[in-house]
Amino acid sequence: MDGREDDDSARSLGEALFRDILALIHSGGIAPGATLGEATLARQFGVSRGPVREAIRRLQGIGLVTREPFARARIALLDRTAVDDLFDMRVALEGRACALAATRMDDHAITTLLAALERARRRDLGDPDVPPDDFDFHLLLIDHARSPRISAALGGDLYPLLRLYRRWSGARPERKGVAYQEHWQILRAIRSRDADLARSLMEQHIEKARANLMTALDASPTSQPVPAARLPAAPAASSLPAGPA
Amino acid sequence: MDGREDDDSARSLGEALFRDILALIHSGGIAPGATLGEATLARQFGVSRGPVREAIRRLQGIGLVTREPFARARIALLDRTAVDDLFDMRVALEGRACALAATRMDDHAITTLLAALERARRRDLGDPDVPPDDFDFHLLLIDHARSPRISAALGGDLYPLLRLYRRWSGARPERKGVAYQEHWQILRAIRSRDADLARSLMEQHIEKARANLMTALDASPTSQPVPAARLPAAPAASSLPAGPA
DNA sequence: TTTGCCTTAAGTGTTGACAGTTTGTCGGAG
DNA sequence: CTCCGACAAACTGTCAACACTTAAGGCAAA
Repeated sequence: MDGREDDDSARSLGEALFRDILALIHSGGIAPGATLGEATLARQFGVSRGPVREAIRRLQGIGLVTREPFARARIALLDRTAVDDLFDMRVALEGRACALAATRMDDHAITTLLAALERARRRDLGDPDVPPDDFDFHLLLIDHARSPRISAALGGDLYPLLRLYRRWSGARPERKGVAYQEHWQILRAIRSRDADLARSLMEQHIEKARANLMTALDASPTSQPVPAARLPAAPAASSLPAGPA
Repeated sequence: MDGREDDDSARSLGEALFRDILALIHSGGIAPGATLGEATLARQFGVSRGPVREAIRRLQGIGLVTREPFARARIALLDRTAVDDLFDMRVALEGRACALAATRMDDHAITTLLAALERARRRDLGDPDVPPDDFDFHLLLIDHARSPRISAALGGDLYPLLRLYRRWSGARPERKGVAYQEHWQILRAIRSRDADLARSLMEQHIEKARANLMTALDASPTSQPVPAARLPAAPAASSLPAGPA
């Protein structure tokens, strides 16, 4: 079968492959811990090894793929340590983004977001299962923080991983109502321009999601006590010539 | 001249080229805003275009390079907006790392770090100029946070950029004494296991560094009002299928 | 039977070449 | 003199092939 799907929103094959491979892993086409070779993927997608190489490099950059110099790439196992690490980063980034949004959003944007949140809540709670959920509070809020770097790290790297983890550990729709309430509280803090409170609420909100995912991961059969993903480009402190003050 | 320098710590040419090009920019061999073509660099370093391509892709991942689908890569200009964005990310990451360190460091590590800090202070203040400064408080502290992802983002991506900005805007050795004092306060908060205080202190510390760099950038002749680096892989909120709750 | 070395195969790192796109330039029309 | 369009050069994206590394399997010796 040819898993190649044309996505014209990506101008280069490498970009498209990144999404395709991500989708392939997401759909369970590749199991966690499986080894993915460049030549194999190249044949499977009907392209050369060049673009595949770029896509894998980017997967490696996300931390989804473990790779040593000449060894073949393995997609990372998701143990508790990796999830913890992922959420540490997420708390840091989204907490800050939330505080920034409290400072930088104008009243009109807040009102609009509030209305959209309420609309989505009614729709989702109307038919609780199978919600399309294309309204994403977090992504929208991050956009309003107007920090390209944080947006890129979150939306481009962390969230695809999170979707993967949630997929593997199973979703929990019963938390949806609580999540809406927490989102509303965060937005209210932003409306009152209380950046510290907004950040604190967001951090707590994400901590709940972490605990949620943790318990789901414990109950999941795919959780395995395997060494976590080794991230690239994390030089030891002593190996760097100088650092910022 | 052949700028190629063998760095056997990198197993692949792409990795070595990443550092070499970074060093080349750092040393002023390439001016900000200059266009760097793959073929040119390949000839200059005596390798093929493949590794150069990988290195540029990684430079682009850091946000040091702007690139559109078929256009040639430009090294990003450093205007106020870019610095602001960089420091927003840094505050988020290092603040969290500091809080984590306050939780995860054991007493022995704290004592050791404290002693090393004092030792470095005496040495640096002994001869104020031309300090080797291979003791880096921030890097060490981040290591102690034991979060691979945050360490990678900070040590692998943000710090090289920061060094660049500092280089271009000029260092300010007179702040060194103050910095030591702030470092000491942060460590004291960690020793008393006050994660919130430690994070707050670290955030303030970094904010000072941001202000410092800003004024230096304003006075610097290289600061230019040019569109900042467009970061890769920051999809708009509406273009993503679903996000985390 | 077990241990060590050697052979072999798979896979990554790297290279040079080809195709499509963009950008700068030159000539001509208005 | 300015503006527009076509041509050409340069560059990026992609591909197929070669060189080198690693790991696994077999074979021989203890």
